[in-house]
Amino acid sequence: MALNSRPKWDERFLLLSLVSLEEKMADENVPYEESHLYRIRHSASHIMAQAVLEKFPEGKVAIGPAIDDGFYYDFDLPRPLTMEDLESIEKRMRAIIQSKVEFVRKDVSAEEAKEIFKDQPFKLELIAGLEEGNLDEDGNPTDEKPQISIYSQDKFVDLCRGPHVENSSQINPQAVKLLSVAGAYWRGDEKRPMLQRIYGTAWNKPDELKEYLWRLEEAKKRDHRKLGQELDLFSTVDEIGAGLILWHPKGGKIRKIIENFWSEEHEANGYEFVYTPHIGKSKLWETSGHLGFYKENMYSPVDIDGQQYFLKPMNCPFHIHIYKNTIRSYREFPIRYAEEGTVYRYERSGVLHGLMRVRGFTQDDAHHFCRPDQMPSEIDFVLDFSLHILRSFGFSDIQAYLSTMPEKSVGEPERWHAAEAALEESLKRAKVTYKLDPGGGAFYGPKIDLKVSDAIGREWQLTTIQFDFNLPDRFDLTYIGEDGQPHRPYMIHRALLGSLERFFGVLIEYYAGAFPVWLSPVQAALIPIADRHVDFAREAAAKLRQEKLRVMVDDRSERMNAKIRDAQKQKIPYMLVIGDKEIENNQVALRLRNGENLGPIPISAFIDRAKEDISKKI
RNA sequence: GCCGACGUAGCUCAAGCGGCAGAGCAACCGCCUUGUAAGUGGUAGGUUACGGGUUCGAUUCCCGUCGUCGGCUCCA
Repeated sequence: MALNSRPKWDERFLLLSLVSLEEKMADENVPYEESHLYRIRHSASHIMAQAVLEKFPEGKVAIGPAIDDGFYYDFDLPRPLTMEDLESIEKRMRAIIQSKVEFVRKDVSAEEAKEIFKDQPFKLELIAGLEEGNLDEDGNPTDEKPQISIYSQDKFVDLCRGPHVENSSQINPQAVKLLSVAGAYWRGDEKRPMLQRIYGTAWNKPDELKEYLWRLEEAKKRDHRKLGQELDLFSTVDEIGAGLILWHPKGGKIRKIIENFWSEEHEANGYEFVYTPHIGKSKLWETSGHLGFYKENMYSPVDIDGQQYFLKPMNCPFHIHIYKNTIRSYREFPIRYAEEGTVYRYERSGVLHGLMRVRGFTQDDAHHFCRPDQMPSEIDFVLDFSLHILRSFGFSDIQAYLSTMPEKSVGEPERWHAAEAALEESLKRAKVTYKLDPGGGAFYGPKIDLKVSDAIGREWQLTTIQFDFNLPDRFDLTYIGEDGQPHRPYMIHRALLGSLERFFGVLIEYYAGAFPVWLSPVQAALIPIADRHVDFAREAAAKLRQEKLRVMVDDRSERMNAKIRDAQKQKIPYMLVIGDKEIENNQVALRLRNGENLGPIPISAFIDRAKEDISKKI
């Protein structure tokens, strides 16, 4: 991008404008699945399959749906595809589109379908599922017994429910592009064959494709891994190990601010802070059930005096032992223990991802203990509190999920359903939109998850609020009730920010590194124009530091333009330019990182402005 | 873990079909003393991720390991 075409908008709004782009593209008042764009993409995937089969006649086709921003199709091919293959496939697709092929639907019987697809084992498997009436043509569970239909265009025929465009002339060949090849398991099952998936995208018009590709480029710029390097926030290093994060001073500063805010808010809301060790004996993890249910995610034990100790993958057993340390009365409830607990979990090498998915991370964990009758209000409280904290960081677009009883679970179904209802009630009361995730709960209880999206629209779970029917039993937790008898308390696990690592990653992407002032590691760069202005800049910096502002003086023997450029690249919120005029009037010339030049103002006026921005968390 | 791609200076990237490894930025030493996004000259910087193998010779070819990236599966 040319230097003087630099966008002037505040980058933090970029994400929002990108989201609205997607809405703009959608047909008015029509669900995506019924939109014209969806047909274009789905049809493009069939055309791609045709082009691939022409190139590899012995290839086997699996499924090829339209997805959010495009489409994909899975194939079993004799050799791995290269980027050159993609180019030639794309070229062939354009030719097919331009030959104006018709898409023809035909309902067929299972027998006819089996004959048509006799050389396509994946299709035969799908047909068998359709025949059984429990799976649709994408292999997803369904209630009704669907009509088997096929779509054909040119020489290609596919098992498909549709809908498609009527004719490929409705697809603009210049608005279609293949993006990447990746491995994907047949039916998403890692025990089944690995297929090759080609991802592509298609739009109504070439301009929309161009805009989408631009958007992908922009998304790359706000990738937290790239910004982590550029802004000197964190790193990982081969010598230490994969998925283990080094927080650099600037990232550490931000973490510290987050932690301080977190502590104040928790203290003000009835939480008590606890600290617990990083390892515990194998017996502890047997009692908790982790060695039974979670062993794959735990690291090998260390031997201490002939006893096995495990690194903790969770903090709960430790908090529970604090609870158990004395006899509890119903009068004490609710008890809320909070800890920034660092846990270690084995994650398979292929899933590691920057700060978002790591092997050692710090959860902002808490465990609530209460009487059964307090449960609804306790859920209300923790949900409200969570939303309050997330919104304090500027996250407005929060998606909630309610996960219910999985197949493998402990506890009576009645308790599950009561707990699920309590969670749902809280969601309704808090007026958050939520989706159901049936069967998505932990084995020990239902949960609410709160997620926010990263730069390229991937959702990341931050908050999780989980009921636990398991641990109070396993550890035999009790309290003495009004009746003088022991009772079993209810227990909630919750991680609010989730993990500090992931939260930081999401925060970086959300703001594209241009953090709100209160979070910025350096809030102001003082920029003396010439060396003779450095002393004044240092004095001004001292004043600002006394006001608890984080500032740096750029006293390099560089031109002002270079200093501004560097401060700008570091996304420092305020640049204070100091020259002869400013010194004469005891002022600083304020420039904002959005490029706005506000001119000279008294230092005291800058302090007021900065403090106001900080208190407003903008 | 699986499929594919990749690993060259602090960063971003060249080159090398097996024969002395190169640029910009950053760093360091100077000069310039600057008015809202890169002033200028010089210096230094590398066991080409690591370990083996083939070879007169490997950074290049082969094997393995580690790591990174895009997905899949799995999760904060």
